[in-house]
Amino acid sequence: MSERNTIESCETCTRRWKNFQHLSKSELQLVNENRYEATFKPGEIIIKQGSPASNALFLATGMAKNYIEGIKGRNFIMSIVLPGRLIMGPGAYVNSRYTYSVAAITAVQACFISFDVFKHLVRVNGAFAESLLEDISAKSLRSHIRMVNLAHKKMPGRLAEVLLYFSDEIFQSDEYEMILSRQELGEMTNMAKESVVRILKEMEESGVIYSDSYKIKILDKDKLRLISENG
Amino acid sequence: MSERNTIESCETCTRRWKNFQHLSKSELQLVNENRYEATFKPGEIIIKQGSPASNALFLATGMAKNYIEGIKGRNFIMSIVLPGRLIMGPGAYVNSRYTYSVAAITAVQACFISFDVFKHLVRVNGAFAESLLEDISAKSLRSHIRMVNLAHKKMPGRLAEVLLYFSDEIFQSDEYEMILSRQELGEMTNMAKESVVRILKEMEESGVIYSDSYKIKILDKDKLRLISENG
DNA sequence: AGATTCAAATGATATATATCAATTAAATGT
DNA sequence: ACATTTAATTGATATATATCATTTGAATCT
Repeated sequence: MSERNTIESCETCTRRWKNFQHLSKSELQLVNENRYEATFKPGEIIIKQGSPASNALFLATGMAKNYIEGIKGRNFIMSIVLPGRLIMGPGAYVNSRYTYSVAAITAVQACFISFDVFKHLVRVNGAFAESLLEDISAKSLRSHIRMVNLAHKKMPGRLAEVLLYFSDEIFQSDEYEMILSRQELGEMTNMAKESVVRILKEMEESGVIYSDSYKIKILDKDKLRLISENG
Repeated sequence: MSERNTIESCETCTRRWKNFQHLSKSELQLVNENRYEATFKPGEIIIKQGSPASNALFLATGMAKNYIEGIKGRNFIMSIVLPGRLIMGPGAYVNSRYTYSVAAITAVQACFISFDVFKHLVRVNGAFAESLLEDISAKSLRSHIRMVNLAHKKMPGRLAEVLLYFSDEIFQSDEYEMILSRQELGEMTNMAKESVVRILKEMEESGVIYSDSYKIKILDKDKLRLISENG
């Protein structure tokens, strides 16, 4: 975890959070002045659930997984974190504890920005407050959808949903590198890793996807959508 | 669904949302002027998932269930709505659609307040914006917890969790009226109604609770907590 | 290159839980 | 008060899914 800042400033950053557009020059400067940078190797924990929450997180480069440490050492992966996306758990406005963990999947360059700055900006800049509410609302909506998927779908539907998530929201491609292990895919879909293997195999045998340990190729997206929607 | 206003005004309402404390007299007046009242009988739908979302909802009296209409006609009950709690789905800031339904459990007197007023207040009143973020964050935290419970706990743990939710958050009592049917308890815990019956019976036989169709009495709360925590 | 570790894959089995069918009990209408 | 509908309960069975044990394969270390 290096300390050297390699990003010039928020003003010139091309991967900054899009909602910073609502800030004035001096407000953006304030953000930049309260910004801390660090790099992480694959597997390293960037945010640890339960620890005191004081900073929002942005990735400048790389990918991370956002997961809840649940019961009996089991994890539940909520989402994949990409550059430019805000990571600020509900803890910021509730109990000042991180309510989930974030771990690097690839090499990650991260920016931390103090909650205090965020909270200040919410109070003085209405457009910024609104844009933060929009961001949080979108995440909340996603989490509602995930909850129902989890509750109402059987394994093939849940796995299909996650394969589509990678295709549509993470890689914007029907062919992508599977950055999660079978174990982790299970932690995202609430199934045992062996079941992940078996259902991927079934999908491959029925011609819906190609898959090996490192790659997924969606061959019949309509059918995959059907599997996801029908549960 | 009557049109007559039976609540004088937000200024004098004793059951109003606590975050209205951050509003000035004139802002509160604005809220009151954009307030619409209606009453509902048990079972009636107050908010319908998918319909255009234009109002936040508050109950003045009564109880309601907040549920997502999921796959193949199955519902997932997210929470019980009480007077004084804000109901404003993520749709308000995302796609202007209600993302869940709300139905009256008992007779309900409801107030609707236009989203536009809320959004206006967020922009002009920083303290109000912050308090809204606090409210939404608390709900988001709860939904994270529910997600993990759902994913990691077996049936007894899930059911115990809901019995504790009623005791701790809805009735503040270890003895309460069971306002949900067995079917609905199943929709809240993601289990079949028959399984609800069976596990309630097991809990009764092991002396953890007393239960009949209308009443729950928690006899051994520590044990119930243990069941909930151990999944 | 061989040894070691770790993930993926496969098969056999156990378990949790849903579904189906039937019965009882309670609520509601006439 | 009786008939009708609806919910709760119970038991038997089917199914989805996890767990366990083992093998295969790939990556990493020395």
